[in-house]
Amino acid sequence: MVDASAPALGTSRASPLFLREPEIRRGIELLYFGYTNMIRGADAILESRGLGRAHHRALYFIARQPGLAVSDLLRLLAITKQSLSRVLADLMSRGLVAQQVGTHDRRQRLLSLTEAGAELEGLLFDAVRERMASAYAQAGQQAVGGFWAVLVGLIPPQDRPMVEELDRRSRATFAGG
Amino acid sequence: MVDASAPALGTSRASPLFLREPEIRRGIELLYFGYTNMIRGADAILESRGLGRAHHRALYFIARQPGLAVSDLLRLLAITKQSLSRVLADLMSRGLVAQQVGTHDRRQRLLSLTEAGAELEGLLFDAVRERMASAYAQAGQQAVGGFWAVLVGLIPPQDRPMVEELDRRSRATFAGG
DNA sequence: AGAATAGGTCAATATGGTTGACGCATCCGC
DNA sequence: GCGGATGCGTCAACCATATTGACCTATTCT
Repeated sequence: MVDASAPALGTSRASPLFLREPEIRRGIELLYFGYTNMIRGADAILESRGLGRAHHRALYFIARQPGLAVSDLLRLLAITKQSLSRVLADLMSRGLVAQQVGTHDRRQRLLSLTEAGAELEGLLFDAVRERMASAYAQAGQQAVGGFWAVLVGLIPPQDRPMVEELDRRSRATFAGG
Repeated sequence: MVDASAPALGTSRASPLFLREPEIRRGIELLYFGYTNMIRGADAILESRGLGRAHHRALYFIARQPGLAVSDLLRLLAITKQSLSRVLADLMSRGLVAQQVGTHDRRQRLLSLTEAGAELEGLLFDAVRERMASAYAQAGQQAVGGFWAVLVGLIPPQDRPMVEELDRRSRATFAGG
């Protein structure tokens, strides 16, 4: 049983203060509330279209990596293909997402947004961006670096290349294109 | 439609670099993956007990604010009472959570963990703490401050007192008790 | 040729959320 | 003290999103 007045389990007496239980709990709670409020930003738009958060996640990553294969999207979302297939079928039947047979590997189905899909994703992104930009601006540039650093540390090392790849592409786009 | 090569919508030419689209998208993605991986830490324990994440959230906040009323928990979780009642009924039937009639207001049901509930919450907390502490340690103390600052900025101002109250209590406990 | 891979689909099930409508006990203001 | 408001519980129907397991086709790799 955990006694809140005792040193946290697994931390030695020499642990820095910022690794003690109140600081850990604060991180857990802020991450929970921060994440929750970030995604709430797009809910009204989704609801007006009869879509859910699962559709949003798919739209987001397809927008982020146009031409990605279904298997890539499955790795990003970490769900089963049966679960994704329903979402993807919805999005395609509404003309928001298009498929194209892979060039190198004709078994692949490369996903991209249609014009209507890009428009919707833009609306959804704006809603989320508004909140994130406000949080960034309130906290300041240096805080943003710390925000990223802690979150990267939460991602299992083997998954980091996948996440960093998203970023690498967008920076190339914005710098060069 | 959103053109990734144009300045982001809603940002003026004078916006700081850290508010531009790639930086915003990086924040969205790291928050998504960071949150996801944090909560995954407890899933194995929950599954072995036949509980879900909703039970975990309830246990967490009851552990954090022993004696809180059902309405307080509803505000923290931001779900309907019908949804919470199923979870709470589960936890009480398993002897993990106990209710006590409110002292000042006898309509209230004040929630607390039983000994078994506290033991389970301790196990779950340890699983999550392990990941959070590792992320903190990798990023460093200064980064943790930035992490908190951005996340606080994501929480609507009217909800911040609720979140800060959680923290205030635990710091009092650790400092004085 | 045969195994492995990418993708799709059918079916059953679980979790956790919603709205809406009630009922009961208790508290508060007049 | 009465009446409305509040705190909590509950029944019912429904919805969104996830799961496991089985099986299929097309394509690629060895």
